[in-house]
Formats: sequence, structure tokens, C-alpha cells
Amino acid sequence: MDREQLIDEVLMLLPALMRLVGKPGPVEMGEIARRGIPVDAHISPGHVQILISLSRGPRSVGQLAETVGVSPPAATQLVDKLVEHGMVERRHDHADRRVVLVDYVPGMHEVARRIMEDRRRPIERAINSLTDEEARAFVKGLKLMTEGFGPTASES
Amino acid sequence: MDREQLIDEVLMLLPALMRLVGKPGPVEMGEIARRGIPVDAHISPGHVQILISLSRGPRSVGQLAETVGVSPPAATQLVDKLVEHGMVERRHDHADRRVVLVDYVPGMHEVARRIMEDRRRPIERAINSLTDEEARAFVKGLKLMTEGFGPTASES
DNA sequence: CCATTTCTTTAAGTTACTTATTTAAACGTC
DNA sequence: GACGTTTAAATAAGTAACTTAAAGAAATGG
Repeated sequence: MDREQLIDEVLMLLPALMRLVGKPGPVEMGEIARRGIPVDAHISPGHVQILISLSRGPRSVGQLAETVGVSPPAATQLVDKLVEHGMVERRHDHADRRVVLVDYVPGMHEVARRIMEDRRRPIERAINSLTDEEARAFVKGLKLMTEGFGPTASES
Repeated sequence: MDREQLIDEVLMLLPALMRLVGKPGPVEMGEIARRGIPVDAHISPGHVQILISLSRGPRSVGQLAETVGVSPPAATQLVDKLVEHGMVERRHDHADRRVVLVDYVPGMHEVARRIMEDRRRPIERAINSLTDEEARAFVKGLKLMTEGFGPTASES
């Protein structure tokens, strides 16, 4: 059965994808250096998620945690690193001082955009190698699979 | 452009998939316990890769490292854990005593098969929700993307 | 015999999370 | 207003899954 083979292929492919997806490429490292961010800065997929969320406006740490799908301390850590790299800053919400709002440091939008572009490139290439139908099926399958690994997917 | 949206969707989806893909479901934990493997055993996607490779016969640690795509010490660790859980064992190759061959502990094939089945389930469900065309496109896209994140994919 | 290479493991370190706990702020009830 | 409870973020402590460097043993070739 062809499907059996496809399933086995995905099973072997997933860990490999996971290992590769977090590594920056040389183009990206060069770009980061040119923009004055420390050369050893590591922008992980989790960081990219944060940057994307913030491109829509300031967010509290709790909101970021929820959007990204991690615990609040994990969100704190992700933000810590971006603050360290001078890309984002924290400030308190006047309306409720418990809340920490995270926003881009002025002038860093463009840097973040470049970083996001670089991280998109392999995805872009993959999708641009597919027909419209194929691309939609690819993303559909990816969504279905992600949902399938999620907590609501278990059956008794 | 529809493709832009698809690309952005994948960019946000990947970290979420990565976080979810390593977590065992409750069915799997129950099965593991029933088979006499410690209840806290965590069988990661990397372990699954090892189990799949070994289902084709004994392998040296170096071969496993290569097949799975990790460093030799990482393969050592993966094997360590499976040995700990009583699923595989090490023995030296008579022809070259430097080489450590890894093989299933007698009677553990079936346990491993069950574990692999459980790990396959979300993938199976996703693929079975797609038409034949869609399923092929999904795996094609996944492969292309994985290659795109790999070391040979960078361009000057 | 000896220098070099190969194979695996150990050692040391990093990253990306998690849960538990702490601190400060806000809320609701009396 | 006082006080108990809840909320938000950060800190503390720990785990898993890697990496590179180095060590130890075995094999190879001159």
C-alpha cells in the first residue's frame, strides 16, 4: 500500500526536520552581523514566532505565551533573549502594572523582517516548487498532522 | 497572494509541530506500562528512528548515527536509553571489536512495533484524511522543506 | 614496532522547554 | 479599610536532546 510507505517516510522525516529547522543558515548569520546584532545571536523558530506576533503590535508576556503555545516562563525566556539582542523591550502596562508589554525597539522592525524572511526561505522554496493544488494539500496535511499530535487528539 | 499566506502559516506552524511531536499520548504510556517497560519511559522521535532502523537488522552505533542524522555521541545516548528500558542490547562485532552492534532484546520486536504504531497514528490520521493526490503532495512538500532547511540548501 | 586512523564512549557545555515557587499588583468580600 | 484570594511575570530548579572535544581501545599500514 502506497499510503503505508508515505506514513513510514513521514515518521522518519519528522525528527530530521526538527533537528534542521532550528539551525541558522550562513546568509542569515551574515545579515544579523551587519545589522549590529551579536554574531552569536541564535534566533530560534520560537523567537521567530514571537517576532511575528509582535509585528502586529505590543503584546503581554502572557499573550505571547498563549499565541506561541508555551508556558509563561518559556515565553519569559524567549523575550529575555530578544531583549538581550536589543530587538525588543519591556514596559509595564499603565492600566495594570502586573502586565509587562513587549514591543519592538525602535528601528528594529526591518531587522526582524529580514530575519523572518530568511527563516521563510526554505518554506518558500518548497511551496514554490509545488503547484497551487499541491501547496494547499501540503499545508492542509501539515495542519492535520499538527492537530493530530496535539492534546485534544487522543481517543479512549 | 495565497502563497504568501500559506508560507506564513507554515512558519508559525513549524515550532508548534516540533513541540508537540515529542510528547507521548496516554494510550502509548498505558501500552508501555503493560509491556513491563518503566512507566516514565520517554520514547522520543529520535528513539523511534533507532527502533525503525533496527527492525531491519542489527546496526553499529556509527551506522545508526548516520541513518538518523545525528552525531555518534548522540546515537550513543539514544541507544543508552533504549538499553536502559530493556528494549535493545549491545554486543561487539567479532570481526572488529571496536564496533558495537545494537540489536533488539529477544521478544521486544512486538513492543517496538506497538510503539511505532502509536507514533504513527497522528500521521496516519492526517494522511488518511487526504486524497491520494493530496497525500503525495503533502509528503513531497515535507521532503522539499526538510531539504530546504538542510546544510546543502544554502546559496551564496 | 610505531604512527595513524577508526569506533565508541565520556566529559563538558548549550538550548528549549517544563513545573514549582516567589513577588507584586489587582480584585472581591466583609 | 482590611484581608484573603487571584492574577501576571519572573526566578529557581530540573529534564531532554543535542553538540564538540577528548579519551581509550582496536585496527591498519609502512
